[in-house]
This record gives sequence, structure tokens and C-alpha cells, in this order.
Amino acid sequence: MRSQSQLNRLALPIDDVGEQVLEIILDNDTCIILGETGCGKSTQIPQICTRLQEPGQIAITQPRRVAAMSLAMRVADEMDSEVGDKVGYRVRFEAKCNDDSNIVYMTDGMLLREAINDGFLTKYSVIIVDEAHERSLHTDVLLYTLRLAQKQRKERGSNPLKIVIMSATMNADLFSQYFDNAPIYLIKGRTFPVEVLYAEALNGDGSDYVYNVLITILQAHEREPISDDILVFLTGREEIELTAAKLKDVNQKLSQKMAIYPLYAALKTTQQQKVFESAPEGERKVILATNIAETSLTIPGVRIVIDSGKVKLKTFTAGDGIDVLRVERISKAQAAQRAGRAGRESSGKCYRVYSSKDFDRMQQSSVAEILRSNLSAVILELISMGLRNVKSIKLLEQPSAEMMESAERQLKGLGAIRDSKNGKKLHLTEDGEKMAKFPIEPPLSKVLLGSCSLECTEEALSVIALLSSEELFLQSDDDSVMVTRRKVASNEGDHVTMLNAYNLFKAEKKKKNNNNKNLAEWASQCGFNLRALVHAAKVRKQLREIASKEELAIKSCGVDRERLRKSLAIGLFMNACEYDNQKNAYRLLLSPHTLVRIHPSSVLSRSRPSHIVFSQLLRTTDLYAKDVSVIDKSWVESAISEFKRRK
DNA sequence: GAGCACTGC
Repeated sequence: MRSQSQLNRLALPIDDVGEQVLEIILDNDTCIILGETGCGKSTQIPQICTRLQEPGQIAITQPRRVAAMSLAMRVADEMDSEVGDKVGYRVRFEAKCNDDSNIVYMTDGMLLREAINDGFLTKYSVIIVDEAHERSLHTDVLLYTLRLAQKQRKERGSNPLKIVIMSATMNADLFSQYFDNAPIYLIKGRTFPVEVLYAEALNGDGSDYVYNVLITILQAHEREPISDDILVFLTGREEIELTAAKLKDVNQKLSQKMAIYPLYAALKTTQQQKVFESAPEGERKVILATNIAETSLTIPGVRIVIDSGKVKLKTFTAGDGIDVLRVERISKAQAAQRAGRAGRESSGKCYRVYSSKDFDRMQQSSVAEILRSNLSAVILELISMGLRNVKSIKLLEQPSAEMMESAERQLKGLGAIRDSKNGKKLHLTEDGEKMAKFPIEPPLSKVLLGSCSLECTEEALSVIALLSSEELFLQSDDDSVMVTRRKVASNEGDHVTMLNAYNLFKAEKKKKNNNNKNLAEWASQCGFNLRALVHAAKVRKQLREIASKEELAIKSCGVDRERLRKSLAIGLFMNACEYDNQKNAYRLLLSPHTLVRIHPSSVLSRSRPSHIVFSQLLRTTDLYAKDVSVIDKSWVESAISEFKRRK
């Protein structure tokens, strides 16, 4: 019998083909389901899978937490059940599900973590990977482990694993080939037509794209009905704030006003939420967003999209081990995704601030994250799942040999893996086994291990948790902020400074009895990013739990922060630098030709200690070291000469 | 006087 909420649910395109979908899943170990936006696949296919009557849970993965949680709530409602009962979700720090839940929504990273402890993923009979076309790092690695688990379960004659890959209509063949030519099934969607307009007069060098976007906004505002909201895609905070200021300037001369809403991840949550409010009576809503509005946030009311054609993208280069963050041209698929944002509720328009020739020159799809990331964490995870040969790893798209070797070299340098005696296989060391248990980058888990013998693990845990969170210090020149900044600043560097700030936060949290409103006020007076502190506290708790499970000695160094800096030097020795007087810059001890500057946001940016380590190296307008600590050269010398010897 | 896109375990 159908429940009330099922009857109330709007008919979806997938309803007409439910039986066919069931049959395909039934007949195949793996299948690819292509669903256009609005076809209902994410909510309906897991429910269809329950009709397979396989023992074991049905998992469905999402790249983002919010999606996993809200989908679980919707489906629970459709099944006339509470979340956590028949339908549940599991994301980091939060779970609502039990062993009897039929359907579990989760993040792909969460399932990947589970696979590290149980490579066969025995408790699942069906695993559905949703949004596979986004090609997140976790999705790609998960697909590899699923392929392996399915094969191994078959070989052992244990319960079979069904895999369903769900994707937008692109790159389907890639998924199919990866899974032994798995069948592809297409479900039509329900979206509205979007008219695409090109700026044919632009010559394509794109140098003035921010200015061109500004002009396009003003033109659209003049031409289009005032009730149509405009969503503009730009690349970053600075650009967005600049454009917002200019628009507000122009606005004063206009009789028909615009209401401007900036939108990017670093914005305070309360300010982000403003885009969901309606504009003042008679004004047009104009949202200036980064690609946060491409997938993470859907804003109702948008009928016009203005697309700069640009995106800020981080790319790791294996040769020198440097992350580069730069503005790049988007892909055709990304342009389509942006345009689609205008057709969610009714027909819309997309102004592309580039010519159709520029569009033709774009790549079909964006470079997958796995092809532009440092792979050391991925490789360590796979080896801990039992892989013994890096060359046997076959991913959906294979990163270059250089990328793989760079990761292997880093892990060997950290003492996480070593070659077997005949040099053909890789083994986890005792340290490596522990490091793989922590959901952090290998250099940081090495810092954590190092902190145990130096008896400063309490401090290392705080610092590592903060390094895994957003930027802690907000930009501000308020007096109260400067006072706090001076209070926490340490001449030992950013890590100790962060620790000081975190300890202030802990004390304040106790004092304020966890009252969120008071804490928010306090944080804003101090110029601290409360979201970062709260997140760090959760991460710290999780890391500490893993550390005690792994029976690490958790001790505190009290005020002796030198021990903390020594631990940092152990894990980050590859990032040790020496000051060069002539160049007024730093040189990496491991590659002296590389000149590095201390990032302007660092407490050490105006001092010149002779030796430093940093936790991040990023090329933007210059090559910057971020999160820097003062060290003594002797702390890293032996690790560095050992690393050079091996190379 | 400079300066970080977005996710996630």
C-alpha cells in the first residue's frame, strides 16, 4: 500500500521506467544509470533496490554531506519512516542509522574510510555511487576499491556486491569500460529550456573578464524583467567584493535598483543565508558567486545566469611538489552546469561572457581531481587495504607515472612504506599502519607520531586539527582584533600562534557554557573564524579517539612549545627552508633552486628566521609558504640527508 | 603592501 507521503510526492520521470531499472540492476553485477537533472534517481533508485530483496544494506554515496543528509530525510519521509530507522545517513561527525536500516546515504569519503577497515565492504549488498560525473577524488578512489571488492567477493564465493553508478549524461563510456562494459541506461530529466547568449564581440584573451562581466550585468539588468534574479559566476572573493562595490556605486544613479548578494565559502554563514531571502520590494536580486553556486548551493528564483567562463583551480605538480592556484578557463560541461542553474524552476537565459568560438575551444570536461592532486594519502590508503604494487593500481583515469612516483617517494621519505627484500612489493611499516588510520595528510600523521616520543601530542592534535580546518584568522583592522592578535602571536611561528588561539577558544567555551550566541560575539571581537574553531574541535576529538585506539601515548608539553616545533619538523622535514640573504627569500633544503616567500598572512612574514618549516606551499602571485614555524637546522638534517641518499 | 576556488575523511 502506498503511504500518504508517497501519494503526495510529485510524479517523477523515473516512475515510468522503474521496472526496467530494476531489471537492469537485477541482471547485472554493475550498471551505469545516466540521469538528467530532476529525474528523481537519487531518491528513487535506492528504493527500487530494496525490491531486490538482497540481504545486506544498500549504500548510496554523495560527494557532499548536506546532500547525503537531506536526501535521507526526503526518502525516509516518502517511506513513511523516521530518519535513522529504515533509511539513515552517515557522514563524518554525524550519523543517524542503525544496523537494520535498509538504505544508508553517506558521503563517498565515509565509505572509503570504511573500506580501509573492511576492504570487502561485507555489510553492503548494493552500493550506489551518485554524482560520479563530478569525479571527486573520493569518488574515483572509491570506484577502484569497489571494483576490487566486487571481484574478490566473487572469487571467494561470498555474498555478491552489486554496483550502480549514477552520473549526469557525460563520460558514460569511461565508467562502462572501467566496469567490464557494464550496460548504460538513460533516464530523461525534467528541466526547463535555457537560452544561451554569447558575447561574440569579445576577442577571447579574457584579460578583462571581470570588467566584461560587470558590463553584462548592467545590460541584463536593463533588458530583463525585474522579477528575474541574476546569478553571476566569478572566481574568488576579491573579484566578487570588487564587483559588488562597483555595482553599488552604479546603483545610486539607477532608478531601478539592484540588491547585491556576494556568495563564497569563506563568508560567514549568516551572510551566506541572505541569498535565500527575497530582495527589498521593487529591487532585482543579483548574486555574485564562486562555483559554490554550481553544485553546493541551489538558489531559488534564478532565471538568468551570467557566466565569466573562468574558475579558480588548484593543480599539484609532481615535478616540484608545488600546488598552483590559478584562474583557468572552464570546460564545456561546466559551462552547461552553470547555464542549467537558470532552468531549475522555469525557462531561463544564460549570458556567456565569451564568444561561441571561445566556447568551441574549451575542453569537453574538466580535468578530474585525481589527475591534479598530491596522491600520497590515496596511495597510503590503498596500500593499507592490501595493495602491494603501486603499478597495479588502475584508476578510472590514470595519473601520470610521475604523480604516482612522487607520492611513493613521499611515503617512503616519511617512513610509512618500504620495499620488500626483492624490491618488487611494497609494505606498510609499523608507522605507516598507524598513519593510514588517521583521516589527514601523511606528513601530518607523521607529525602526530613524532609528537608521542616528544611528549606533546595534546598540542600536536590541536595544531593538526586547525590545519585541517578553514582559515582561523579573519581579516580585520578593528582595535579589539589587533589586541587579541598581539596576545596570541608567537615568535615561534604560526603553529604556536594557532595553538594559543585555540586554547583561548577552549577557555572561552567553558566560560560561556557553550552558549553559541555569546561565543559568536566573542569570536567576532577577536577576529577568529568561529566555524573553523568549532570544526577543529570536532576533528581534534576524532583524531584523539583514533590515537588512543592505536595506543599512542598522549601527553602534553605544557609551555615547552619547542617540543611541538620539533614534532612538526619530523613530519614536515621535506618543507624545511633556509634563509638566503642575497635573495631575501627562502630556499628549500631539498631543492635549493626553489625560492619561497613567507605568506603575508603569517606572523613571521616580517621576520627572517634562518630556518623554517611550513605546512603548505602554494603558488599564486608568488610562491608562498603558509603556516610557518621557526626550527633549528639540526632537527631536520639527518632526515634530509637520508632522503637524499635514497633518491 | 601583500593575500585562498570548492569539497571531504
